[in-house]
Amino acid sequence: MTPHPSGASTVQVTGETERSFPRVSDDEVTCPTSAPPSPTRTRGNCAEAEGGGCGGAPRKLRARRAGRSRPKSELALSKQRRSRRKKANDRERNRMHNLNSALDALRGVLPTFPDDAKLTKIETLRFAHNYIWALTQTLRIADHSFYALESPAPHCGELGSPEGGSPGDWGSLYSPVSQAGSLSPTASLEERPGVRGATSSACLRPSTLAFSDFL
DNA sequence: TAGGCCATCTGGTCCT
DNA sequence: AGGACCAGATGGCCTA
Repeated sequence: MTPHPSGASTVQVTGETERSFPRVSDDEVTCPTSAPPSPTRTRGNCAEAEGGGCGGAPRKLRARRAGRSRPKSELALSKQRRSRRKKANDRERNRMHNLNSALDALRGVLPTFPDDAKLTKIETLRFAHNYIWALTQTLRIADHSFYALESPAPHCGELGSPEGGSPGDWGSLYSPVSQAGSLSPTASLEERPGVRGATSSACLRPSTLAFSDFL
């Protein structure tokens, strides 16, 4: 809609409820042409005519309605619907902006090179997932070496084992989602070889784990 | 030009 | 009734 000069890169991260985003024609929001009465809605026709009472609505029904609230003209109801839709659109827009703000905040916390292209939404989520996963690994390994100095360092192969260590940890880290392909801790890192990808087969040991591993 | 990403609109559903 | 959340549709921008 709004011809954004630079698209996503200009997403404004402003206050929670701030509403100074590029205007998108509140007037055309309700444009009747873009929102034809859905033919699939079973009650669509009636709903559309709800204000007017479905053409020849029974008198009883009309009377009941009239008794419940002041009867409104079709025009008034139409106006009300538009107003409600417009408000709902505003809320939805705000909601999405908040979501994007949160996503931007997340981007800000993730390690990236300054000249990196902005991570897309899906990339941000995947990268965050991997990042958390790797940090958790690091903590766990640190714990191991701290509390069990006498025992040899954990073998690499064990690191990813869901049954190892603290209960539940691995199960959650290896969530079904993460196992389902590109969300796997290493897989998605490899998706952007130029940006971050080095980890892949890296064996995460305290001595070797570095930021560069996931960058 | 096709495909990816994104913002927005919209109607449905659930909850308060 | 109204708000939050969600998913589908649509159209614009950008890049390979």
